[in-house]
Amino acid sequence: MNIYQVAELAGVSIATVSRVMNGSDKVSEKTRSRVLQVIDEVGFTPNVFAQGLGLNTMHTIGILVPNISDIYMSSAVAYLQDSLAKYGYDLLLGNSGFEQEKKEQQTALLLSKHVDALIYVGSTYAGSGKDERETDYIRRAAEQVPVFVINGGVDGDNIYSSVCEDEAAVYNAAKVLIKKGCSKIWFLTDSRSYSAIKKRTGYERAIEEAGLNPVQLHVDNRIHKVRDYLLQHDDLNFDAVIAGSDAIAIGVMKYAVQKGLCVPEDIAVIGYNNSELALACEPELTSIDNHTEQICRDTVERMIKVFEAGGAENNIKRKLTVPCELVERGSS
Amino acid sequence: MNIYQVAELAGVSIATVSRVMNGSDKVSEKTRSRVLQVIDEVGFTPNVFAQGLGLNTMHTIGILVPNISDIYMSSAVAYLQDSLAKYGYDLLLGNSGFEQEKKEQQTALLLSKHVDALIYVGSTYAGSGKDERETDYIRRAAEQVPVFVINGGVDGDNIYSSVCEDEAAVYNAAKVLIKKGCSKIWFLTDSRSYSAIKKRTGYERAIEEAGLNPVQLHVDNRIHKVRDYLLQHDDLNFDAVIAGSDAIAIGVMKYAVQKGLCVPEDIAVIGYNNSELALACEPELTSIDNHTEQICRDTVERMIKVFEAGGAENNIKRKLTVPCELVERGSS
DNA sequence: ATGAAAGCGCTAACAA
DNA sequence: TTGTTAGCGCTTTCAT
Repeated sequence: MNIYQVAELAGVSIATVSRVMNGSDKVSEKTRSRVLQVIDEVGFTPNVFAQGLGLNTMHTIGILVPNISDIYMSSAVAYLQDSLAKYGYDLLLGNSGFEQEKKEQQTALLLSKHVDALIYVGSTYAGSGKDERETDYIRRAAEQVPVFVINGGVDGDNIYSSVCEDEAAVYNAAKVLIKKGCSKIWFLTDSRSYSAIKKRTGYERAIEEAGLNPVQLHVDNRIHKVRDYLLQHDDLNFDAVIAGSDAIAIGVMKYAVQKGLCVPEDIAVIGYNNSELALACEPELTSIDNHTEQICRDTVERMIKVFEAGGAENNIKRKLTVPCELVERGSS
Repeated sequence: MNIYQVAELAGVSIATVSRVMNGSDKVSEKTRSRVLQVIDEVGFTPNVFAQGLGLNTMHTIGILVPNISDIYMSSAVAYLQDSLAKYGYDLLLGNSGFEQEKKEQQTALLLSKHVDALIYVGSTYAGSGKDERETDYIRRAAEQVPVFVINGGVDGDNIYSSVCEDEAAVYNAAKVLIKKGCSKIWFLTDSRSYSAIKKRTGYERAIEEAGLNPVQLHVDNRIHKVRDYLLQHDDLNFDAVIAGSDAIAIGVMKYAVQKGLCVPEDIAVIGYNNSELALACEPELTSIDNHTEQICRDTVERMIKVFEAGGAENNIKRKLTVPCELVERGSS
C-alpha cells in the first residue's frame, strides 16, 4: 500500500495525502477526514526509505556503547531509549568494544545509516586525554550530525558532552575513608580512560593531602578476575580500596572472604556506579552514584533543543557537569 | 558525494559504479579498479535510503526486549549484536516493557522501519499461554518478515523460536534440593509468562513426586523488594527456595541475613539465569544457566539461513530446544 | 562490458 | 485548497 493507492481510493492527489500525513493545515476538514478514513481502513504507513531519501532523516538516533552487557551501559541505554521514545525517536545500537579501530568503524556504520544524532555512552570515547587525535573521529562525525558524549568530555563544534565530577567524587570518598581511620587506601581501576584518570587524580589529591601513600592497581572488570589477581599477590597491605566499578569492588570483597578478613573492619571498600551489584553483596557496597539517569535524560533534552535550533547558533551548553553522590552502605 | 559524481570522476556511467559497489562480475578489471580508486579517494558511501527504497531492506534487524537494563536481556542483546555484526547487520532496538499494548506498538514501529527480521528476546513475548490472541501480533508481524523468539515458544508461519528446557531444569534443581534433605521448598517468581509457567510445572512435578507440598510466591524482580516482602510475612517456613531470577534469589539471601539464618544450612537457594549477580553475593549463588549465548548465536545462524532460503520452502527447524544447566555454588 | 532510462514512494516547490 | 511535477540516489532491465 503506497501513497498513490491511498490517493486513488480517497479521490485526491498524492500531495493531499502527504499533507494529511504531515499535518499540514492547508487541507479542508472534509478532505482530511476522508483521507484519514482511507488511511485507517487500509492501514497505510508511509515508506520510511522514500521519506528518508527526500528528507535525509529517519528519526533515528545512533547510540554507541563499548559493551552493552555491562550493567552500567545497559541502564544508560534503557534511560536513553525511554526518553527518546517520548519524542518519537528510535535507537540504532552499536556495540563498539574498547578499541580505537572498532569505535571508528561503528561510528561510520551508524553515520552511513543517516542517524539524526550520535550518542556515545561512556568515558572510553573521550580517549585517554593524552592524544587529541584519539577523538578526531568524533569531531569528524560531528561535521555530519550533532554528537553527544555521556560521561566524557570531548571538545569540538557540534559536540555536546556531560561529565560527572568523578574527581571530586573520588576525592570525597577517599576523605571519608581517611576520616574513618584508614591509612592504606588503594585505588583499583580497569581503565585508562578520561574518567579513570579523573578518578585517579581525585584519589591522589586526597591521599597526598593526608600525607599518605597512593597505590594504584590495574585489573580486569570482572569479580573473579580481581579476586584471583589479588590472591596471587602476597605483598598486599591495604586497609581500604576505592574501585573504578562495582564489579571490581566486589572482587576485593571476595578476596577478603578468602583471606578471612572482614569488610569493613579489616578492609573498607567503595565501588563505583551504584549498580544492582552493589545491593547483591554482603555487606552491601558503598558506591559512588554518578546519576546516569539524570545525565541521560538531560542529554536527550539537549538533543531536542539542538534539533529545534537546527544547526543555527544557539546557546545550548556544550559541557554539562553533574555532581556524583556517595551512597554509603555497609562496606565502608 | 553520490553515485553520479563518482561516475563522472571515473568517466563511467552510474550503472557501472553500482555494479562495482555490488561486486558484479560483469565489469572489466580495468574499469573496476579505476572506479574503486575514485570511490576510495572521495570516500563514497551509498545512500542507504536510496538503496532501501529500491531493495526494501536496510540490512537492519529489529530487536525487542521488555527491559534492556535487565542484566539477562542486555547480555542477550550483546550476543545478538556481536553475531549479527559478523554478517553485516545492524540492530534497531526497542524496549517494550511487559504490557501488551506497548509490545504491539513497538512491533509496528520496528516494522515501519522495514527491518529485515524481528527478534523477540524473552518469554514475555510468548504470552501466558492462556490466550492464543496474546501472540497474534507476532503472527501478523511474521507475515512481513521472519520472526525469531528467544526463550519463548510461539507457533506460526515464518516464526522461529528457541526455548530452553525450563521445566526439566527446575525439576532437576528441585530434585537436587530434595536429595540434600530439604523438605519445604518454595518457588518464587515475578512473572506469569510462558517460561514462568514451565518453571512452575517442573517445580510442582518434583515436589509432588516427593510427596511434599508446593508453595509458590509472586514477587517483584528486585533484590530489596523481595527481602522486604518476605520480612513482612512471619508465617514463612521454607528451608529452600528456587527463584525465577538471580535477583529474586539474592533477595531471599538478604532476608536470611536479616533473620540471622544461614545459607545454605538453614535455607538453600537456587537462582535463575546465572548472571553476574550470582557471583556477587556470598555465598555465591547456585543458578540455572539457560545458555543464552548459545541460543542467541544459533538464532542468528538460523536467521541467515532463512534469508538465504528467501522465503522458499525450507527445512529449517521452527522450534529449537536447548537444555539448561545447573551451576552449583555455595548457596545450595 | 557498458550505458540509458525506468522505477522505488515520498516531499515540497510551483501552478492553478 | 488542491494538483502537477521535479527531484532524492540507487538498482536493474534492456539495449547496444
